[in-house]
Amino acid sequence: MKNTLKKLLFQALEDCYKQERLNSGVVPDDILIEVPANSDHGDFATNLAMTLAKPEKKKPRQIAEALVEALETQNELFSKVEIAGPGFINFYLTSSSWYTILDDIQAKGETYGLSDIGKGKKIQVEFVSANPTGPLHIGHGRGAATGDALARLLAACGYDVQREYYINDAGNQMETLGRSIYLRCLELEGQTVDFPQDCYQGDYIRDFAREALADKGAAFFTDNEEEALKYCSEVGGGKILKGIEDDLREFGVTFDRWYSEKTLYDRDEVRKGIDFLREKGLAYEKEGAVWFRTTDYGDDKDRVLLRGNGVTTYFASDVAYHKEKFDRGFDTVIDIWGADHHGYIPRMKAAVAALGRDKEDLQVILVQLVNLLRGGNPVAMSTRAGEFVTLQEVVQEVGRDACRYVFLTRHSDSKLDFDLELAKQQNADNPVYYVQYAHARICSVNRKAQEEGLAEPAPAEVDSAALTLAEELGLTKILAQYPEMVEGAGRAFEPHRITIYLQDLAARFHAYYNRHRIVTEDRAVSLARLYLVNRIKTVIANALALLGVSAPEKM
RNA sequence: GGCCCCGUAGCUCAGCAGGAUAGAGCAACCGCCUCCUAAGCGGUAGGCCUUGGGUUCGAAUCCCGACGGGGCCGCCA
Repeated sequence: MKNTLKKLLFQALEDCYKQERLNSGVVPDDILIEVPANSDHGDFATNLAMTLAKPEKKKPRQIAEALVEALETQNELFSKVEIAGPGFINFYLTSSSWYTILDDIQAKGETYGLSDIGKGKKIQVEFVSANPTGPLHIGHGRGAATGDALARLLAACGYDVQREYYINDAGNQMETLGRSIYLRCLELEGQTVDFPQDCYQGDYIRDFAREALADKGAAFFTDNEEEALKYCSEVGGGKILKGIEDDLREFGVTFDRWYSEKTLYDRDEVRKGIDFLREKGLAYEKEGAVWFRTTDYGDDKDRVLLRGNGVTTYFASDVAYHKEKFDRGFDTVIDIWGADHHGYIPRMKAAVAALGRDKEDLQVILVQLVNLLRGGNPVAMSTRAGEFVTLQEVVQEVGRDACRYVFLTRHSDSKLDFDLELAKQQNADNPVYYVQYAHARICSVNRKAQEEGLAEPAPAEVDSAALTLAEELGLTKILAQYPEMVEGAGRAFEPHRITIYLQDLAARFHAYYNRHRIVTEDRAVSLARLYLVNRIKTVIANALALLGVSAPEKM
């Protein structure tokens, strides 16, 4: 709808220049068309005349008049076009032109809202990527929901999306994990063990120790420390990773690829990455370590790649990893990180620039902390002490849909309060049920209609003139906005916009439903309303699908 | 000290790549089920968009500076 308006305006502008009603000859790259906040100002408005005021050296209203005169004769789309305020041009569309949207939705069905703004570009979303040293907690859940919804959103926008989980299975945290399990084994065997603070404290470590003892027997652990440590590290890490994968699957999140950091070392990619930087003169030695001159690319200080003790840093493998990502042909790489890693962005962008890419080819999305509450009171959480609420527990308690939805109600860059009691409530206070309920209600209306002998009508059976209510037109306008909303959310990498939209759509539907009957005595009205209401159903279902949330037929 | 995020109704937050009279939910108060699902709806009330400048026809939105809150600054991951 906006695009047709733009075309008409460009045409009108050209005509004005031809007729010399305007003479600056300035043609903007784009024309802003917006939906006015106040419906008295029409369905759409443009500020075109105001932006031309300066080059044209005329009053905005004067320019607007010229434009409108060039335009008005052309189309019966409009019921009215007027100039208002400082020089806005307001467009009022006829109801019947709005209602054509319903046929569009009906024809497209599940594909309504898809676009090709991504032009098939290869884009990777890397998310969660938690170390396999313990179960996922609630904070990872937010990253998972955000990354998953973003991947779905980008796919809907016509990108070729790949979702990836990076497994940090190479650093010394894996050794720490092994030692933690090993020590618990000894403890279970009755030895007195001084369990260090920097070991993993959680109960799950004891569980693994028990399993390990059962599998290998006590002697294996008491006789050969080195072998036992290796075993604990590898087997423990493997089990934890398996658990993470299971938890994520249960949460509705899957990956195209699980990428092991260790394989980068196995293929010597980390060393090659350092050499690459050396060859480009971007790495140097100082105080026994090898540094990457990230300050050349705007970082505050240079960063160590290879430590004095000969061990590479996490950053070094990250450079190699990102090099490898781009080598795989991605046009854009998105990393989703916890906000506490934000200080890492400049050096990572520096690495991307050093690889010869545009810094913008790497997009980092930060996900802020989640405050877990129960009935308004904070739930104590400390990873260090091993006391944390796992994602699995939360999903089991509140349900997958509610959990995902809550995570996606806020911009990822603002902190989120997650109240378990609230997320469990099955009423209007809980936005996910509010929206799902709208969908279920429509399904229920369909069942009722069927009982009355009314099948869901085909487009030809519908006379949109039977839709005479302001609510019906309002709802249709919101449905018409859906594709633009999806595009905007995709462009901004902001999946939370979908939940905001859904909230609005559901609210309008509930209000409509409450005031008016869909299935009435009047057959024409009933069919038209059924038709409208089922388009709402389609859009709700499509939007929920982008969030990975189900659209139930019954509740 | 340097950097990042946040500051909008009592509370939690939207505000769509600058627009006309700033929105929603919760909490508060008052109402609505012989009727397609009350997991719902209607109404009342609630604001100096932290603050001072700047950019412009026009700023909650963009820029600079204060103030307040949070976070990050390792040869850890």
